[in-house]
Amino acid sequence: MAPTIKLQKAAPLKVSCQQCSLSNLCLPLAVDEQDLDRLENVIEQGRIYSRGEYVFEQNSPFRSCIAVRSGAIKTTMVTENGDEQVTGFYLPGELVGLDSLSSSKYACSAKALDRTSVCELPADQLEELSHKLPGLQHHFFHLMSQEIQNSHQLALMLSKRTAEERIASLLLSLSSRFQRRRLSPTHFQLPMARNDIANFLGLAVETVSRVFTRFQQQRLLTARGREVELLDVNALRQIAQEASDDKPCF
Amino acid sequence: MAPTIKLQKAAPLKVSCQQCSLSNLCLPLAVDEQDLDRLENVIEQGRIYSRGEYVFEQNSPFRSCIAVRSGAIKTTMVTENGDEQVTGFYLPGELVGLDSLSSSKYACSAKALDRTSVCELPADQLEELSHKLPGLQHHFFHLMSQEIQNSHQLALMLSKRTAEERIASLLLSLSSRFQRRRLSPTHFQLPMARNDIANFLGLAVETVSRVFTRFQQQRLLTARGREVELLDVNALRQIAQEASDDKPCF
DNA sequence: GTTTGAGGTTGATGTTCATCAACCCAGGGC
DNA sequence: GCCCTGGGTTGATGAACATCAACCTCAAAC
Repeated sequence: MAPTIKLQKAAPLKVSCQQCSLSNLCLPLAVDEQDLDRLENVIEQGRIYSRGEYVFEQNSPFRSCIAVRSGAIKTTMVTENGDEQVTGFYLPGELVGLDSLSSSKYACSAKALDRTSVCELPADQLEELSHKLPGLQHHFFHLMSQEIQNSHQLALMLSKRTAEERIASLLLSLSSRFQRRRLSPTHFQLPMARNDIANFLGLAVETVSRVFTRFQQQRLLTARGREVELLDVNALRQIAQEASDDKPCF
Repeated sequence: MAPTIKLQKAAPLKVSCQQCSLSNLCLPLAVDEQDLDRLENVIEQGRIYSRGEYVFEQNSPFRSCIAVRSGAIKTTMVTENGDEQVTGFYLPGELVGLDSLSSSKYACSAKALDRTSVCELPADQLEELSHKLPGLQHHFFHLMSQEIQNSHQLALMLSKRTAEERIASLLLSLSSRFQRRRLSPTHFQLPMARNDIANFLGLAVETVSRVFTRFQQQRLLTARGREVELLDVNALRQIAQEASDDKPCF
């Protein structure tokens, strides 16, 4: 209502991928300097979403893939009989919606976990552009393949790991992803609620809560609400059963 | 040893995708008639593998994607600490190895569940060819996106479904995949052992066995070893929580 | 024929985690 | 100030499934 807010919603400024601070994480990574303008011509700056807002909803027409600029997004699938599964968390520079390329509808919903801004890559131009820019085609194959691997890793966790192992893994994954974004790997805000963690990892909220307190008693971390500080990363790695030089899986 | 066997192992005949009975399930599906020869030039007929043989092994150099011609393949991932997760079962016409496009090594192992013949699509030519044939690029995006969805569905099952629901889902998935291959949807041979089912679905072998006997007591199916006959598909659908017009998920 | 071993089934017991319930805490609206 | 609500924590109980162990079956090997 207040007219001052209008600024952001009105004509979105044209994005410059070149100047974007995420250019080394996001799509520009895969595009030659001289071709960057072709990418920019296709990318549309999306809205800003406030916490809890849907970026897109499952089964609505698939319009575009979404790159997170700031904030964070969770994706969820619902089954006919109504229960919901969180399928992923996405941080700035990461691409949401690759699982929907195979159909005309979104295969999942995407919800802003925070005040979140995004860029859009329209579906119809995605294939065309990656035809023109082989580097981009390569990158998309790479990303999708990675996404398959991540999802297999998640499946492995869900079927073989204990609650503690799952949570340790998630924390380490976030940690290293923050690090790649030049943020502290040991002291950060969880973008998601306990509920989302529980759902994602196939646990009950109560279990998540209990594991967090257990980890605190063991001095592995401190947590107040969403603020987390990892105190003993190596111990967490051991629990997560990762070799210390290992790349985290999701 | 017997010289008569040599026939198959010796010079593999050049494949003709046009004449292949799987052309409406496999890659040719996505390629225009006049371009089929370009696909055929790239496809290599692979060996024939006997039950239990590896088609490729995790962490070995990624050489090619594999299309199943006959038989069946399971894929598995192992973690450093040694436990193994079956990530998928592949029937004729299906493509194995899409999760490895993102690196130079295979992300999983592929093992023949039966006497199995395959076609190979060499990694280096995959991208080139899909650049030349936009229909193929589209198809690969489609396949990979589908694979992500499948894997998410699997994750959902592993985190939310009971043993009975999981097994019913798997049986229905196989059923409909056999049907698409013009085989009976109600009477078929399971390509995999109970062990593989258990691992794939995140259960103990004993649990799988018990569920099978329970299903038999309820007259939902009969099973003798790997031979299965589904007697009440609708009941199984209800258990699996699928709407009856629903596409199975993996 | 016998042996052997992998794959499969069945039963008894144990453990992890879900569920139910109560309670706390912080923030927003009034 | 007060209430209310959503998110989080803690404790007690129960259920689904894993685990352990024994046993069966059948086919291949000898």
